Amino acid sequence: MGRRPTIIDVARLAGVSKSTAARALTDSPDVNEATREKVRKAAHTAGYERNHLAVGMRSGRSGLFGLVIPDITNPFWAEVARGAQDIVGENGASLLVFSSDWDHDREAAHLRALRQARVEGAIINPVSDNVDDFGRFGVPFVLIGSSAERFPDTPSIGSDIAQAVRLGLDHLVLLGHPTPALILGPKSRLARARFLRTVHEHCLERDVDPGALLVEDSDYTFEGGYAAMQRLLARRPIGHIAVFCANDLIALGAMLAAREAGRECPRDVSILGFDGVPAGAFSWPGLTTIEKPAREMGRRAAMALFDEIAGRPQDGRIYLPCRLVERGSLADLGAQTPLRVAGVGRS
Amino acid sequence: MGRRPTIIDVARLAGVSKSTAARALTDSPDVNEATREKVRKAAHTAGYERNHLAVGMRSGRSGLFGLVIPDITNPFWAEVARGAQDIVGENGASLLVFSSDWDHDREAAHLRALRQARVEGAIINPVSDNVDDFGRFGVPFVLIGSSAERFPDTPSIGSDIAQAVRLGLDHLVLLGHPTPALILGPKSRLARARFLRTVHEHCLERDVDPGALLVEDSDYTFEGGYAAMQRLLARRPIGHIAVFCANDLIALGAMLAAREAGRECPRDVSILGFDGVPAGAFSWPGLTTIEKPAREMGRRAAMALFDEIAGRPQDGRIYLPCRLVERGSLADLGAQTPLRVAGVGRS
DNA sequence: GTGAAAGCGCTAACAG
DNA sequence: CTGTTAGCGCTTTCAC
Repeated sequence: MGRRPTIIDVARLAGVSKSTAARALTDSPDVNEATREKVRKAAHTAGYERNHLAVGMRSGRSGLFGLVIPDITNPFWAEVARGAQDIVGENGASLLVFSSDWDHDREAAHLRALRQARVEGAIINPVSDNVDDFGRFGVPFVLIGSSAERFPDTPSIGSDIAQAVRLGLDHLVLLGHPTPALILGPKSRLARARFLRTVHEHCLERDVDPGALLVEDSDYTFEGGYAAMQRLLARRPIGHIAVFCANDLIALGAMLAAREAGRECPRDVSILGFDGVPAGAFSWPGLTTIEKPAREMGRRAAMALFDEIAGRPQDGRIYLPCRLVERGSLADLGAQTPLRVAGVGRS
Repeated sequence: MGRRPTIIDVARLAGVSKSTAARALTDSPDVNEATREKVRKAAHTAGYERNHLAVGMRSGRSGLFGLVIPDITNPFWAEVARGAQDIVGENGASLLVFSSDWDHDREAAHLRALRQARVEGAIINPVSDNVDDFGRFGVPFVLIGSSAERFPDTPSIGSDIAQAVRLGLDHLVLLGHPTPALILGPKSRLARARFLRTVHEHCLERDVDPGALLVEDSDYTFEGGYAAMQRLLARRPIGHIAVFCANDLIALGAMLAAREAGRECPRDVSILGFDGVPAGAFSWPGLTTIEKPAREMGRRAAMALFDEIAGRPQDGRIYLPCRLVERGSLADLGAQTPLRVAGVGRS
């Protein structure tokens, strides 16, 4: 259980100098194949493992990357983390993961920890302007998520909200819901404006008056969606009503509100979500939603980082397309056939 | 964007030697308060940040800890990760997170990465006997999760399945379900045996014949629970049936199967889950379940690690108690039938 | 193709 | 209280 073996131990065991041992172990071409094999064997029998701290110190490459997200417990961010983890791992490096809880101070502390760990690069969902500072330290980083749009000069990865909204709207129109109600996030959010603008454009293109749409505000929570749906149902007490929700939690809350009001989904109410959270697959009916490519976002963010480090310059923001996941929460008003209510069907 | 400032830059700027600068910055008591302030100021204006690689190299303390779990995308493990992250962060260190996907080779690779990063300690959900090797490298580690029970000689953290099963059974009995059916995991799993044994004990204590219980096997998935429940309903086509499921996914699948069979939950069917996954809160009805203390497990695992490093020896396995979360999936039969009719099974 | 030596940034003796 | 010195383990010139 004593001292871990160093390259000097290996060198001694192989009867070579430590520089030769190092060369052999780093697959340097300037070393005799027989010597290399000898060193390899010695390293193996000594149980040698390269000390990345020393390597990082000498070479400036720590083999460490950082990820700062709001909360690893949030399924969306967990997927992002997984994607980043996979790419970082494929490149022989390791990932430091931090949760900021949308807190400026925590974020600042985590960014400092990343710098002190001498990470080679970082993926950050920015909650404040801390990242401006971060850029000054010369650590390559890419931003991720919608909050990254506030930093147009920094390479970033996001989902294509405009494309997603159009996808949802097209699908709703197809099923006979040309003027869906909207339950949106708080007015303060950038994403809300983008969502609404795209809806307006889509309406205009179809010659429908955007002003005719029912809109409710919410706060991206289950409870918020529940309350907003109650208001919506009060405003439109009869007839089928279709609702396009700004996220899945809102949609799930809306679904419960409808049920408790005796309006059955999808018979009396159609609900379309946005996110692709796992819980949507287990609700009743299953939640039809637009899935953000969370894992792919994490992967692409990590790839962008490696590209940047390798000197391949990154262009600004990359928008990844979203995908429609059909489950059972939308009625097909155009069809004469009885409604299909699927509960199973996970992505 | 040039070279990051080192402690030598700080020392020069403050007009002291680098060791004095180091002492001042490490809050060593052996330094004049005025000097310390001077150095602090210099460090600040230089934009100095300690290089943890160098610190780790010199002191042997890398400030890095490792976590190897099956999948960060699994909500249970994400909670564990969060708990560990929080404690590690509170101690000024950072956490390297890896997902093994229950794969031996990936696990081995991750453990090697941890060793090479010279982590000060690791938390591992073991999938294979790789951890036996790991122990030999002198890196402190604690195991976590039910698979850790295979290594009784290593400190580990788990949830108290026996206590959880008793909690569930007590609650079911209280609500008038003295002989619930069981949907369990695969026969190969250790957890299954423990679950079943506890149920038997509980039955015996209440003078009910364990053999009278309906049992179905499943595989811990939604689809598996769905199929198992179909078989259960076929075996017991009439009357209220209560089911204690080995995990929440099974329970959610069972709920769907019941609904599709026209047996409404909780009117005709009572379903009790086990895990505490988020999706259970959004199902209809909400899933009553026994929640494993996932985050607390992560916290305690990290704490145990710090204890061990600090020389406070760890005792074997710690079992953390689970908690009943009441939502809407259990019927209270006590309303019409006398409660606590021990020994009276239905047949 | 191999060895000797320097040094990455820091902390921990050891002197003063 | 503060400065000097010696490495931690590794890679990388620079010689040979």
